[in-house]
Amino acid sequence: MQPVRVRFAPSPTGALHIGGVRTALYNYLLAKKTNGTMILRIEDTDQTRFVPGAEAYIIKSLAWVGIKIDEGVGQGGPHAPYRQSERKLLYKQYAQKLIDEGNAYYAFDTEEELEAMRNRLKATGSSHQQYSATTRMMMDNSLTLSESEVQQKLKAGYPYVIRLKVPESEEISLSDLIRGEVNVHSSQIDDKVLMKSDGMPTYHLANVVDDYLMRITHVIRGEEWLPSAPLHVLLYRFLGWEKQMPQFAHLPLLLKPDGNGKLSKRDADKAGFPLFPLNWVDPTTNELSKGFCESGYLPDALINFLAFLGWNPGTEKEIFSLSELIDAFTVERIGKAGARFDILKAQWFNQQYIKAKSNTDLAAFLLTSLPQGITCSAEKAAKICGVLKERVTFTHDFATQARFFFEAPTEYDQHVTSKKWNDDAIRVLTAYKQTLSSIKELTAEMAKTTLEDVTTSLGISTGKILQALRVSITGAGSGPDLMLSMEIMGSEEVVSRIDRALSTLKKV
RNA sequence: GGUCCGUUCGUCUAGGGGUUAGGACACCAGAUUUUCAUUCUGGUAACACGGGUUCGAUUCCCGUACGGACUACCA
Repeated sequence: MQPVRVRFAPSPTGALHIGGVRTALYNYLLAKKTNGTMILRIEDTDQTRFVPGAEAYIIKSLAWVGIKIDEGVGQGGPHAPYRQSERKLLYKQYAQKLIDEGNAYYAFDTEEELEAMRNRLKATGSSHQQYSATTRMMMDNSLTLSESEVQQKLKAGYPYVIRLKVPESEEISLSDLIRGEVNVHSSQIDDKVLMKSDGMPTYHLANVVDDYLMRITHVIRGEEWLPSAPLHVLLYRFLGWEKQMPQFAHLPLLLKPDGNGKLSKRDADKAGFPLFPLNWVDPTTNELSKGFCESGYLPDALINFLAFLGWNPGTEKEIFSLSELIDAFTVERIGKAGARFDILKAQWFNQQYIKAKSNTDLAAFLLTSLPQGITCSAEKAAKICGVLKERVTFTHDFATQARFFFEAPTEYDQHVTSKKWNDDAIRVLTAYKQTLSSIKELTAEMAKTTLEDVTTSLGISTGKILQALRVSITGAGSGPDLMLSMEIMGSEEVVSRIDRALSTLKKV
Protein backbone atom coordinates (compact mmCIF):
# COMPACT_ATOMS: atom_id res chain seq x y z
CA MET A 1 0.00 0.00 0.00
CA GLN A 2 1.17 3.51 -0.79
CA PRO A 3 2.28 5.60 2.18
CA VAL A 4 -0.77 7.37 3.54
CA ARG A 5 -1.10 10.80 5.06
CA VAL A 6 -3.64 10.69 7.85
CA ARG A 7 -4.61 13.16 10.48
CA PHE A 8 -6.05 13.12 13.92
CA ALA A 9 -7.98 16.34 14.31
CA PRO A 10 -9.43 16.90 17.76
CA SER A 11 -10.82 20.15 19.00
CA PRO A 12 -9.31 21.42 22.24
CA THR A 13 -12.52 21.57 24.23
CA GLY A 14 -11.47 19.41 27.15
CA ALA A 15 -9.91 16.07 27.95
CA LEU A 16 -9.33 13.64 25.12
CA HIS A 17 -12.08 11.02 25.23
CA ILE A 18 -11.01 7.40 24.95
CA GLY A 19 -12.96 7.11 21.71
CA GLY A 20 -10.76 9.84 20.35
CA VAL A 21 -7.74 7.87 21.43
CA ARG A 22 -8.99 4.92 19.44
CA THR A 23 -9.55 7.08 16.39
CA ALA A 24 -6.04 8.43 16.75
CA LEU A 25 -4.75 4.88 17.16
CA TYR A 26 -6.36 3.58 13.98
CA ASN A 27 -4.99 6.55 12.07
CA TYR A 28 -1.58 5.92 13.55
CA LEU A 29 -1.64 2.21 12.79
CA LEU A 30 -2.45 2.84 9.14
CA ALA A 31 0.20 5.53 8.92
CA LYS A 32 2.92 3.31 10.34
CA LYS A 33 1.75 0.27 8.45
CA THR A 34 2.21 2.08 5.15
CA ASN A 35 5.27 4.04 6.16
CA GLY A 36 3.10 7.08 5.94
CA THR A 37 2.63 10.22 7.97
CA MET A 38 0.60 10.85 11.08
CA ILE A 39 -0.54 14.41 11.42
CA LEU A 40 -1.99 16.18 14.44
CA ARG A 41 -4.23 19.08 13.57
CA ILE A 42 -6.00 21.11 16.18
CA GLU A 43 -9.48 22.17 15.16
CA ASP A 44 -10.08 25.21 17.28
CA THR A 45 -12.42 27.15 15.06
CA ASP A 46 -14.99 27.49 17.81
CA GLN A 47 -13.52 30.14 20.02
CA THR A 48 -16.37 29.93 22.48
CA ARG A 49 -15.50 26.38 23.35
CA PHE A 50 -11.79 26.84 23.69
CA VAL A 51 -10.43 25.34 26.89
CA PRO A 52 -6.96 26.33 28.05
CA GLY A 53 -4.67 23.37 28.56
CA ALA A 54 -6.71 21.03 26.43
CA GLU A 55 -4.28 21.07 23.55
CA ALA A 56 -1.31 20.31 25.77
CA TYR A 57 -3.36 17.56 27.37
CA ILE A 58 -4.07 15.98 23.99
CA ILE A 59 -0.42 16.01 23.05
CA LYS A 60 0.64 14.55 26.39
CA SER A 61 -2.02 11.87 26.17
CA LEU A 62 -1.02 10.73 22.72
CA ALA A 63 2.58 10.58 23.84
CA TRP A 64 1.65 8.51 26.87
CA VAL A 65 -0.13 5.84 24.85
CA GLY A 66 2.76 5.74 22.41
CA ILE A 67 1.23 7.44 19.40
CA LYS A 68 3.92 9.51 17.78
CA ILE A 69 3.08 12.52 15.70
CA ASP A 70 5.14 12.98 12.55
CA GLU A 71 3.76 16.34 11.61
CA GLY A 72 1.50 18.85 13.27
CA VAL A 73 0.97 20.94 16.34
CA GLY A 74 3.93 20.66 18.66
CA GLN A 75 5.92 19.06 15.88
CA GLY A 76 5.84 21.44 12.95
CA GLY A 77 6.01 20.40 9.34
CA PRO A 78 5.71 21.53 5.74
CA HIS A 79 2.06 22.47 6.04
CA ALA A 80 2.28 24.57 9.20
CA PRO A 81 0.48 26.07 10.95
CA TYR A 82 -1.56 23.07 12.09
CA ARG A 83 -3.84 24.99 14.37
CA GLN A 84 -6.92 26.07 12.45
CA SER A 85 -7.29 29.33 14.30
CA GLU A 86 -3.91 30.29 12.89
CA ARG A 87 -5.06 29.43 9.39
CA LYS A 88 -8.08 31.67 9.60
CA LEU A 89 -7.16 33.88 6.63
CA LEU A 90 -6.61 30.89 4.40
CA TYR A 91 -10.19 29.73 4.43
CA LYS A 92 -11.66 32.99 3.26
CA GLN A 93 -10.37 32.71 -0.31
CA TYR A 94 -11.96 29.32 -0.73
CA ALA A 95 -15.27 30.58 0.56
CA GLN A 96 -14.91 33.46 -1.84
CA LYS A 97 -14.28 31.08 -4.71
CA LEU A 98 -17.45 29.21 -3.84
CA ILE A 99 -19.41 32.44 -3.82
CA ASP A 100 -17.87 33.63 -7.07
CA GLU A 101 -18.82 30.43 -8.78
CA GLY A 102 -22.32 30.43 -7.43
CA ASN A 103 -21.89 27.55 -5.02
CA ALA A 104 -22.21 29.56 -1.86
CA TYR A 105 -23.91 32.75 -0.77
CA TYR A 106 -24.02 35.37 1.92
CA ALA A 107 -26.76 35.10 4.49
CA PHE A 108 -27.72 37.90 6.82
CA ASP A 109 -30.48 36.25 8.79
CA THR A 110 -30.48 36.88 12.48
CA GLU A 111 -30.90 34.17 15.03
CA GLU A 112 -34.51 35.26 15.58
CA GLU A 113 -35.26 35.03 11.90
CA LEU A 114 -33.83 31.55 11.73
CA GLU A 115 -35.84 30.54 14.72
CA ALA A 116 -39.00 31.98 13.17
CA MET A 117 -38.33 30.08 9.97
CA ARG A 118 -38.00 26.81 11.85
CA ASN A 119 -41.18 27.42 13.78
CA ARG A 120 -43.04 28.29 10.64
CA LEU A 121 -41.91 25.08 9.01
CA LYS A 122 -42.72 23.07 12.07
CA ALA A 123 -46.22 24.50 12.10
CA THR A 124 -46.84 23.37 8.55
CA GLY A 125 -45.77 19.88 9.55
CA SER A 126 -42.68 19.87 7.40
CA SER A 127 -40.44 16.91 7.99
CA HIS A 128 -37.34 18.96 8.39
CA GLN A 129 -36.84 22.56 9.25
CA GLN A 130 -33.72 23.43 7.40
CA TYR A 131 -32.12 26.29 5.62
CA SER A 132 -32.10 24.61 2.24
CA ALA A 133 -33.13 24.74 -1.38
CA THR A 134 -36.76 24.88 -0.38
CA THR A 135 -36.39 27.70 2.12
CA ARG A 136 -33.43 29.75 1.06
CA MET A 137 -35.46 31.94 -1.26
CA MET A 138 -37.57 33.07 1.65
CA MET A 139 -34.62 34.26 3.66
CA ASP A 140 -32.40 37.26 3.93
CA ASN A 141 -29.43 36.40 1.73
CA SER A 142 -27.53 37.24 -1.41
CA LEU A 143 -29.83 34.99 -3.38
CA THR A 144 -32.90 37.02 -2.52
CA LEU A 145 -31.31 40.43 -2.18
CA SER A 146 -30.14 42.50 -5.10
CA GLU A 147 -26.45 42.82 -5.78
CA SER A 148 -26.40 46.38 -4.54
CA GLU A 149 -28.30 45.55 -1.38
CA VAL A 150 -25.80 42.83 -0.62
CA GLN A 151 -22.85 45.11 -1.22
CA GLN A 152 -24.45 47.72 0.92
CA LYS A 153 -25.00 45.33 3.81
CA LEU A 154 -21.48 44.03 3.57
CA LYS A 155 -20.07 47.54 3.57
CA ALA A 156 -22.25 48.56 6.45
CA GLY A 157 -20.75 45.72 8.44
CA TYR A 158 -23.86 43.66 8.87
CA PRO A 159 -22.99 40.34 10.43
CA TYR A 160 -23.21 37.60 7.86
CA VAL A 161 -22.36 33.99 7.31
CA ILE A 162 -21.49 32.19 4.12
CA ARG A 163 -23.65 29.21 3.33
CA LEU A 164 -23.15 26.40 0.88
CA LYS A 165 -25.70 26.33 -1.90
CA VAL A 166 -26.57 22.69 -1.91
CA PRO A 167 -28.01 21.41 -5.21
CA GLU A 168 -31.74 21.00 -5.02
CA SER A 169 -32.14 17.48 -6.25
CA GLU A 170 -29.23 15.20 -6.74
CA GLU A 171 -28.05 11.87 -5.43
CA ILE A 172 -24.69 12.23 -3.75
CA SER A 173 -22.72 9.08 -3.23
CA LEU A 174 -19.48 8.38 -1.54
CA SER A 175 -17.62 5.20 -0.95
CA ASP A 176 -16.61 4.49 2.57
CA LEU A 177 -13.84 2.00 3.26
CA ILE A 178 -15.83 0.47 6.07
CA ARG A 179 -19.42 0.84 4.93
CA GLY A 180 -19.15 0.70 1.18
CA GLU A 181 -21.32 2.87 -1.00
CA VAL A 182 -23.35 5.45 0.91
CA ASN A 183 -25.97 7.48 -0.94
CA VAL A 184 -27.71 10.58 0.26
CA HIS A 185 -30.11 12.80 -1.59
CA SER A 186 -29.04 16.43 -1.68
CA SER A 187 -32.50 17.52 -0.57
CA GLN A 188 -31.65 16.03 2.80
CA ILE A 189 -28.65 18.24 3.25
CA ASP A 190 -29.13 21.77 4.45
CA ASP A 191 -27.25 24.85 3.32
CA LYS A 192 -24.55 24.50 5.92
CA VAL A 193 -22.76 27.50 7.25
CA LEU A 194 -19.21 27.54 5.91
CA MET A 195 -17.98 30.79 7.38
CA LYS A 196 -19.31 32.05 10.66
CA SER A 197 -20.05 35.66 11.41
CA ASP A 198 -16.87 35.90 13.47
CA GLY A 199 -14.84 35.20 10.36
CA MET A 200 -13.92 31.65 11.38
CA PRO A 201 -14.74 28.74 9.15
CA THR A 202 -16.93 25.94 10.42
CA TYR A 203 -15.63 22.42 10.68
CA HIS A 204 -17.01 21.53 7.28
CA LEU A 205 -15.04 24.08 5.32
CA ALA A 206 -11.91 24.02 7.44
CA ASN A 207 -11.68 20.28 7.41
CA VAL A 208 -12.01 19.98 3.64
CA VAL A 209 -9.63 22.82 2.90
CA ASP A 210 -7.02 21.55 5.31
CA ASP A 211 -7.28 17.95 4.25
CA TYR A 212 -6.74 19.05 0.69
CA LEU A 213 -3.92 21.44 1.48
CA MET A 214 -2.22 18.94 3.75
CA ARG A 215 -2.53 16.23 1.13
CA ILE A 216 -4.50 13.94 3.39
CA THR A 217 -5.13 10.61 1.65
CA HIS A 218 -7.40 8.93 4.22
CA VAL A 219 -9.90 10.42 6.57
CA ILE A 220 -10.47 8.02 9.44
CA ARG A 221 -12.94 9.45 11.89
CA GLY A 222 -15.94 8.57 14.03
CA GLU A 223 -19.27 7.48 12.65
CA GLU A 224 -20.88 10.67 13.90
CA TRP A 225 -19.39 12.31 10.80
CA LEU A 226 -21.02 9.98 8.34
CA PRO A 227 -24.17 12.09 7.86
CA SER A 228 -22.11 15.13 6.90
CA ALA A 229 -19.70 13.27 4.67
CA PRO A 230 -21.83 13.87 1.54
CA LEU A 231 -21.63 17.55 2.30
CA HIS A 232 -17.88 17.28 2.30
CA VAL A 233 -17.99 15.46 -1.02
CA LEU A 234 -19.94 18.39 -2.40
CA LEU A 235 -17.32 20.77 -1.10
CA TYR A 236 -14.51 18.84 -2.76
CA ARG A 237 -16.43 18.94 -6.00
CA PHE A 238 -17.20 22.67 -5.90
CA LEU A 239 -13.64 23.46 -5.00
CA GLY A 240 -12.44 21.41 -7.92
CA TRP A 241 -10.63 18.89 -5.78
CA GLU A 242 -12.65 15.80 -6.45
CA LYS A 243 -9.69 13.92 -7.84
CA GLN A 244 -7.67 14.58 -4.69
CA MET A 245 -10.51 13.73 -2.37
CA PRO A 246 -9.30 11.47 0.45
CA GLN A 247 -10.77 8.06 1.09
CA PHE A 248 -13.21 7.95 3.95
CA ALA A 249 -13.43 5.43 6.75
CA HIS A 250 -16.10 6.05 9.36
CA LEU A 251 -15.38 4.16 12.53
CA PRO A 252 -18.07 2.46 14.61
CA LEU A 253 -18.84 4.19 17.87
CA LEU A 254 -17.81 3.22 21.37
CA LEU A 255 -20.96 2.48 23.30
CA LYS A 256 -22.01 2.60 26.96
CA PRO A 257 -21.16 -0.56 28.92
CA ASP A 258 -24.79 -1.20 29.72
CA GLY A 259 -27.82 0.06 27.92
CA ASN A 260 -27.32 1.97 24.75
CA GLY A 261 -25.84 5.12 23.41
CA LYS A 262 -22.52 6.77 22.94
CA LEU A 263 -20.09 6.25 25.77
CA SER A 264 -19.98 9.30 27.98
CA LYS A 265 -18.13 10.55 31.00
CA ARG A 266 -21.27 10.09 33.05
CA ASP A 267 -21.32 6.36 32.34
CA ALA A 268 -17.71 6.03 33.28
CA ASP A 269 -18.16 7.91 36.53
CA LYS A 270 -21.19 5.82 37.36
CA ALA A 271 -19.39 2.56 36.75
CA GLY A 272 -16.24 3.87 38.40
CA PHE A 273 -13.76 3.58 35.59
CA PRO A 274 -11.69 6.17 33.77
CA LEU A 275 -12.53 7.46 30.32
CA PHE A 276 -9.51 9.58 29.60
CA PRO A 277 -5.87 8.66 29.16
CA LEU A 278 -4.60 11.03 31.84
CA ASN A 279 -6.16 12.81 34.75
CA TRP A 280 -7.77 16.05 33.73
CA VAL A 281 -8.97 18.88 35.89
CA ASP A 282 -11.45 21.14 34.21
CA PRO A 283 -10.05 24.66 34.57
CA THR A 284 -13.43 26.28 35.10
CA THR A 285 -15.28 23.76 37.25
CA ASN A 286 -12.22 22.21 38.87
CA GLU A 287 -13.85 18.87 38.29
CA LEU A 288 -11.49 15.92 38.05
CA SER A 289 -11.80 13.39 35.26
CA LYS A 290 -9.90 10.24 35.99
CA GLY A 291 -7.20 8.99 33.67
CA PHE A 292 -6.23 5.44 32.82
CA CYS A 293 -2.65 6.24 33.69
CA GLU A 294 -3.39 7.39 37.21
CA SER A 295 -5.88 4.57 37.63
CA GLY A 296 -3.14 2.02 37.26
CA TYR A 297 -3.34 1.02 33.61
CA LEU A 298 -0.35 0.42 31.40
CA PRO A 299 -0.41 2.29 28.08
CA ASP A 300 0.31 -0.83 26.04
CA ALA A 301 -2.56 -2.66 27.68
CA LEU A 302 -4.93 0.21 27.00
CA ILE A 303 -3.86 0.36 23.39
CA ASN A 304 -4.24 -3.38 22.93
CA PHE A 305 -7.70 -3.28 24.46
CA LEU A 306 -8.74 -0.26 22.40
CA ALA A 307 -7.45 -1.71 19.16
CA PHE A 308 -9.75 -4.69 19.63
CA LEU A 309 -12.81 -2.54 20.12
CA GLY A 310 -14.00 -2.50 16.55
CA TRP A 311 -11.11 -4.28 14.91
CA ASN A 312 -9.58 -7.72 15.06
CA PRO A 313 -6.80 -9.46 13.21
CA GLY A 314 -8.90 -12.48 12.25
CA THR A 315 -6.66 -14.82 14.20
CA GLU A 316 -6.94 -16.04 17.75
CA LYS A 317 -4.01 -14.08 19.04
CA GLU A 318 -5.09 -11.30 21.38
CA ILE A 319 -2.00 -9.86 22.94
CA PHE A 320 -0.46 -7.43 20.53
CA SER A 321 2.29 -4.93 21.14
CA LEU A 322 2.00 -1.65 19.32
CA SER A 323 4.40 -2.79 16.63
CA GLU A 324 2.54 -6.06 16.22
CA LEU A 325 -0.66 -4.08 15.84
CA ILE A 326 0.98 -2.04 13.12
CA ASP A 327 1.91 -5.22 11.27
CA ALA A 328 -1.50 -6.80 11.62
CA PHE A 329 -3.67 -3.76 11.04
CA THR A 330 -5.86 -3.33 7.99
CA VAL A 331 -8.88 -1.06 7.54
CA GLU A 332 -10.73 -3.93 5.88
CA ARG A 333 -10.90 -5.69 9.21
CA ILE A 334 -12.57 -2.83 11.04
CA GLY A 335 -16.11 -3.77 12.02
CA LYS A 336 -19.28 -1.86 11.28
CA ALA A 337 -21.23 -2.14 14.51
CA GLY A 338 -20.70 -0.07 17.63
CA ALA A 339 -18.74 -1.71 20.44
CA ARG A 340 -19.70 -1.67 24.09
CA PHE A 341 -17.00 -0.61 26.44
CA ASP A 342 -16.21 -3.45 28.83
CA ILE A 343 -13.83 -2.32 31.52
CA LEU A 344 -13.39 -5.89 32.79
CA LYS A 345 -11.70 -6.80 29.56
CA ALA A 346 -9.46 -3.79 29.87
CA GLN A 347 -8.50 -4.99 33.34
CA TRP A 348 -7.69 -8.42 31.99
CA PHE A 349 -5.38 -6.92 29.37
CA ASN A 350 -3.75 -4.83 32.06
CA GLN A 351 -3.15 -7.89 34.20
CA GLN A 352 -1.56 -9.70 31.27
CA TYR A 353 0.74 -6.79 30.52
CA ILE A 354 1.78 -6.41 34.14
CA LYS A 355 2.62 -10.08 34.41
CA ALA A 356 4.70 -9.86 31.27
CA LYS A 357 6.84 -7.05 32.62
CA SER A 358 10.18 -7.70 34.29
CA ASN A 359 10.45 -7.37 38.05
CA THR A 360 12.85 -4.48 37.75
CA ASP A 361 10.45 -2.58 35.49
CA LEU A 362 7.65 -3.26 37.92
CA ALA A 363 9.75 -2.07 40.85
CA ALA A 364 9.36 1.50 39.64
CA PHE A 365 5.63 1.38 40.32
CA LEU A 366 6.28 0.30 43.87
CA LEU A 367 9.15 2.69 44.51
CA THR A 368 7.27 5.76 43.31
CA SER A 369 4.22 5.11 45.42
CA LEU A 370 5.80 4.13 48.71
CA PRO A 371 4.31 5.98 51.68
CA GLN A 372 6.30 8.75 53.34
CA GLY A 373 9.23 7.65 55.41
CA ILE A 374 9.57 4.22 53.93
CA THR A 375 12.66 3.43 51.99
CA CYS A 376 13.35 0.40 49.93
CA SER A 377 16.20 -0.61 47.69
CA ALA A 378 15.52 -1.15 44.01
CA GLU A 379 16.66 -4.72 44.43
CA LYS A 380 14.23 -5.44 47.23
CA ALA A 381 11.42 -3.70 45.39
CA ALA A 382 12.03 -5.92 42.38
CA LYS A 383 11.87 -9.01 44.58
CA ILE A 384 8.63 -7.87 46.15
CA CYS A 385 7.13 -7.18 42.75
CA GLY A 386 8.21 -10.62 41.70
CA VAL A 387 6.11 -12.33 44.36
CA LEU A 388 3.25 -9.89 43.88
CA LYS A 389 2.92 -9.68 40.11
CA GLU A 390 0.70 -12.73 39.71
CA ARG A 391 -1.93 -11.18 41.91
CA VAL A 392 -2.01 -7.64 40.69
CA THR A 393 -4.41 -5.93 38.30
CA PHE A 394 -3.34 -2.30 38.53
CA THR A 395 0.05 -0.72 38.92
CA HIS A 396 -0.93 0.79 42.25
CA ASP A 397 -1.77 -2.64 43.60
CA PHE A 398 1.93 -3.19 44.19
CA ALA A 399 2.11 -0.46 46.78
CA THR A 400 -1.03 -1.54 48.60
CA GLN A 401 -0.22 -5.22 48.56
CA ALA A 402 3.38 -4.66 49.55
CA ARG A 403 2.49 -2.77 52.70
CA PHE A 404 3.12 -5.65 55.04
CA PHE A 405 6.71 -5.92 53.87
CA PHE A 406 7.40 -2.54 55.38
CA GLU A 407 5.03 -2.38 58.29
CA ALA A 408 4.55 -5.06 60.92
CA PRO A 409 0.88 -5.83 61.46
CA THR A 410 -0.82 -3.86 64.21
CA GLU A 411 -3.92 -5.98 64.08
CA TYR A 412 -4.67 -9.49 62.98
CA ASP A 413 -7.47 -10.76 60.80
CA GLN A 414 -10.02 -12.08 63.26
CA HIS A 415 -11.48 -14.60 60.87
CA VAL A 416 -8.12 -16.30 60.78
CA THR A 417 -7.17 -15.92 64.40
CA SER A 418 -10.48 -17.18 65.71
CA LYS A 419 -10.14 -20.35 63.69
CA LYS A 420 -6.43 -20.97 63.45
CA TRP A 421 -4.84 -19.41 66.50
CA ASN A 422 -4.74 -22.34 68.90
CA ASP A 423 -2.38 -24.17 71.24
CA ASP A 424 -0.81 -26.14 68.42
CA ALA A 425 -0.08 -22.97 66.49
CA ILE A 426 1.43 -21.32 69.56
CA ARG A 427 3.66 -24.32 70.24
CA VAL A 428 4.89 -24.47 66.65
CA LEU A 429 5.47 -20.75 66.34
CA THR A 430 7.33 -20.58 69.63
CA ALA A 431 9.68 -23.31 68.55
CA TYR A 432 9.91 -22.04 64.98
CA LYS A 433 10.97 -18.54 65.90
CA GLN A 434 13.66 -19.93 68.12
CA THR A 435 15.17 -21.93 65.29
CA LEU A 436 14.76 -19.02 62.92
CA SER A 437 16.60 -16.63 65.19
CA SER A 438 19.76 -18.64 64.71
CA ILE A 439 19.60 -18.26 60.94
CA LYS A 440 21.30 -15.23 59.42
CA GLU A 441 20.48 -15.42 55.72
CA LEU A 442 17.01 -16.84 55.48
CA THR A 443 15.94 -18.34 52.18
CA ALA A 444 12.48 -19.53 51.27
CA GLU A 445 13.79 -23.06 51.06
CA MET A 446 15.28 -22.89 54.53
CA ALA A 447 12.18 -21.30 55.96
CA LYS A 448 10.17 -24.16 54.65
CA THR A 449 12.39 -27.05 55.73
CA THR A 450 12.87 -25.61 59.18
CA LEU A 451 9.16 -25.24 59.58
CA GLU A 452 8.64 -28.83 58.51
CA ASP A 453 11.30 -29.98 60.95
CA VAL A 454 9.54 -28.20 63.77
CA THR A 455 6.08 -29.47 62.93
CA THR A 456 7.15 -33.08 62.51
CA SER A 457 9.06 -33.05 65.78
CA LEU A 458 5.97 -31.72 67.51
CA GLY A 459 3.72 -34.10 65.63
CA ILE A 460 1.57 -31.37 64.18
CA SER A 461 0.75 -31.08 60.52
CA THR A 462 2.18 -28.06 58.75
CA GLY A 463 -1.05 -27.27 56.98
CA LYS A 464 -2.87 -26.82 60.27
CA ILE A 465 -0.68 -24.01 61.47
CA LEU A 466 0.35 -22.28 58.28
CA GLN A 467 -2.46 -19.77 58.40
CA ALA A 468 -1.46 -18.89 61.93
CA LEU A 469 2.08 -18.28 60.79
CA ARG A 470 0.88 -16.08 57.95
CA VAL A 471 -1.38 -14.03 60.13
CA SER A 472 1.37 -13.54 62.69
CA ILE A 473 3.68 -12.16 60.03
CA THR A 474 1.34 -10.29 57.72
CA GLY A 475 -1.78 -9.82 59.80
CA ALA A 476 -3.85 -11.21 56.96
CA GLY A 477 -5.23 -14.56 55.95
CA SER A 478 -4.12 -14.39 52.40
CA GLY A 479 -1.26 -13.01 50.42
CA PRO A 480 1.68 -13.95 48.27
CA ASP A 481 3.87 -16.98 48.86
CA LEU A 482 4.72 -16.90 52.54
CA MET A 483 8.14 -18.49 52.40
CA LEU A 484 9.27 -16.16 49.65
CA SER A 485 7.88 -13.23 51.60
CA MET A 486 9.82 -14.33 54.67
CA GLU A 487 12.99 -14.53 52.64
CA ILE A 488 12.48 -10.95 51.49
CA MET A 489 11.80 -9.71 55.01
CA GLY A 490 14.76 -11.48 56.58
CA SER A 491 14.84 -13.72 59.62
CA GLU A 492 15.26 -10.96 62.14
CA GLU A 493 12.07 -9.20 61.09
CA VAL A 494 10.18 -12.47 60.86
CA VAL A 495 11.24 -13.50 64.34
CA SER A 496 10.24 -10.20 65.85
CA ARG A 497 6.85 -10.33 64.18
CA ILE A 498 6.19 -13.86 65.39
CA ASP A 499 7.26 -12.75 68.84
CA ARG A 500 4.91 -9.85 68.80
CA ALA A 501 2.01 -11.95 67.59
CA LEU A 502 2.72 -14.50 70.26
CA SER A 503 2.48 -11.89 72.98
CA THR A 504 -0.54 -9.99 71.64
CA LEU A 505 -2.52 -13.02 70.59
CA LYS A 506 -1.47 -15.17 73.59
CA LYS A 507 -4.93 -15.91 74.87
CA VAL A 508 -7.76 -16.65 72.51
C1' G B 1 -40.37 13.23 12.99
C1' G B 2 -36.68 12.93 8.78
C1' U B 3 -31.95 11.02 6.77
C1' C B 4 -28.04 7.74 7.28
C1' C B 5 -25.68 3.56 9.70
C1' G B 6 -25.97 -0.95 12.22
C1' U B 7 -27.84 -6.10 14.44
C1' U B 8 -23.58 -13.79 15.75
C1' C B 9 -23.11 -16.23 23.26
C1' G B 10 -24.16 -11.19 28.93
C1' U B 11 -19.65 -8.40 26.44
C1' C B 12 -15.62 -8.06 22.42
C1' U B 13 -15.70 -10.90 18.16
C1' A B 14 -14.34 -15.16 14.08
C1' G B 15 -16.93 -17.34 10.29
C1' G B 16 -19.73 -17.57 5.97
C1' G B 17 -24.85 -20.98 1.14
C1' G B 18 -24.20 -27.47 3.70
C1' U B 19 -19.72 -26.08 10.39
C1' U B 20 -20.70 -30.17 16.56
C1' A B 21 -21.29 -21.83 14.54
C1' G B 22 -14.74 -21.00 16.69
C1' G B 23 -11.93 -17.79 20.24
C1' A B 24 -11.43 -14.16 24.29
C1' C B 25 -13.54 -11.55 28.73
C1' A B 26 -17.16 -12.44 32.39
C1' C B 27 -19.74 -16.39 34.93
C1' C B 28 -20.03 -21.61 36.99
C1' A B 29 -17.54 -26.36 38.28
C1' G B 30 -13.19 -29.34 39.02
C1' A B 31 -7.72 -29.77 39.49
C1' U B 32 -3.14 -27.51 41.21
C1' U B 33 -1.67 -24.06 45.16
C1' U B 34 -0.76 -25.45 53.01
C1' U B 35 -4.44 -19.34 51.97
C1' C B 36 -6.09 -15.70 48.41
C1' A B 37 -4.51 -14.82 43.58
C1' U B 38 -2.27 -17.19 39.38
C1' U B 39 -2.31 -21.48 36.22
C1' C B 40 -4.76 -25.75 34.01
C1' U B 41 -9.21 -28.59 32.57
C1' G B 42 -14.25 -28.60 31.73
C1' G B 43 -19.17 -26.23 31.45
C1' U B 44 -23.50 -22.77 30.63
C1' A B 45 -24.38 -19.38 26.65
C1' A B 46 -25.45 -16.53 20.24
C1' C B 47 -26.76 -16.15 14.31
C1' A B 48 -33.33 -10.10 16.19
C1' C B 49 -38.01 -11.39 13.44
C1' G B 50 -40.85 -12.32 8.81
C1' G B 51 -40.79 -13.18 3.84
C1' G B 52 -38.26 -14.50 -0.52
C1' U B 53 -33.86 -16.78 -3.75
C1' U B 54 -32.05 -21.86 -3.27
C1' C B 55 -32.03 -28.83 -3.05
C1' G B 56 -30.29 -26.14 1.35
C1' A B 57 -29.89 -20.16 4.52
C1' U B 58 -27.00 -17.71 10.27
C1' U B 59 -24.52 -16.42 5.56
C1' C B 60 -27.57 -13.45 -0.49
C1' C B 61 -32.16 -10.08 -1.39
C1' C B 62 -36.51 -7.43 0.54
C1' G B 63 -39.28 -5.92 4.50
C1' U B 64 -40.25 -5.42 9.92
C1' A B 65 -38.49 -4.66 14.71
C1' C B 66 -34.88 -2.84 17.70
C1' G B 67 -30.53 0.14 18.53
C1' G B 68 -27.37 4.16 17.29
C1' A B 69 -25.55 8.65 14.85
C1' C B 70 -26.93 13.10 12.64
C1' U B 71 -30.54 16.83 12.13
C1' A B 72 -26.29 24.45 15.39
C1' C B 73 -22.98 30.59 13.08
C1' C B 74 -20.18 22.67 17.91
C1' A B 75 -16.70 19.82 16.35
